[in-house]
Amino acid sequence: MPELPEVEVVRRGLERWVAHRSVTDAEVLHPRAVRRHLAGPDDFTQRLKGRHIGTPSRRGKYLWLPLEESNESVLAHLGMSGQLLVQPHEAPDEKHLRVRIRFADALGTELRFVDQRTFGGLSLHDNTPEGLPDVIAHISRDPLDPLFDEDAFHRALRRKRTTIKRALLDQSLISGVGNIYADEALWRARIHYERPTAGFTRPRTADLLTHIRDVMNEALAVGGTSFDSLYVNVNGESGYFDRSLDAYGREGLPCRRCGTPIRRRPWMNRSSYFCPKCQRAPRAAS
DNA sequence: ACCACTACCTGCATGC
DNA sequence: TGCATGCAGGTAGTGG
Repeated sequence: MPELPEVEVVRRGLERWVAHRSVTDAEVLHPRAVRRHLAGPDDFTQRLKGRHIGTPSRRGKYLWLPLEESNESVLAHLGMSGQLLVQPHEAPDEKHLRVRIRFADALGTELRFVDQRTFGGLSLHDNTPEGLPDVIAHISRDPLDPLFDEDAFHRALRRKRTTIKRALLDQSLISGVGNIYADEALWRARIHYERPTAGFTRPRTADLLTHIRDVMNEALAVGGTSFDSLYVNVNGESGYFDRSLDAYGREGLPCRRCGTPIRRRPWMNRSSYFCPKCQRAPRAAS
């Protein structure tokens, strides 16, 4: 379940192992993995040949490899189970290998996109004047971006007629937050996931953002969260933050603050984990 | 215009 | 043992 910290770990790996290499060949083993590339798999591979990779960038859960000497990028989204791996040529193909990219140098490694559930994918796009792939122009800056507009985020919360967890997962309001870090930040801020955003005060918004940034930075420091081993860095290694989770996946276990058993509630075809004592449900709307 | 819900996909755990 | 069901969940598109 790659969210911002996990994607950033991958971005850093690509910066170290893939940046400034030139592509000799790309191979699409499953067309669904490039479905966002509307011109099709053949166009994707043809246009990648001979191109030079720049410094990888990221916004929220999206990352992209700029192609030097042009205004295009290879956009990547890991979906729920996507992996970008730097592997030796001789490593056997992974069961769910979807795309392979080979390079011109003698380093002996290739870039592989592996994705069990194929919710993620790669695609090639023109950049906006800001250097962002055009198809993700609607994605908001993320809370670790120095240019994240905290005031605009607060005003958006006040304007919306929705609840806080929905808002946190709305990538056009704030990006990079998924189900795990939403539950973790709400637990830290002692806010129930169904609290309406319209009543948020400026201090409450600021406090929640501080907790979001804290939990993400702590996860980043230990290589991200690997809840079910599907998430790995470019070298195939798992992170350790799952050991530090306070709410997510802890149904029935004591809240680390007050000892009350953590509850799980079905929510939007997934789950919300929360402490029923620390995170009081809002009064039902009349 | 805004908000909420669902399809998409596969592997694993669980229940009968 | 084998089959069915539920669950994991980010995003874009649809329906209200």
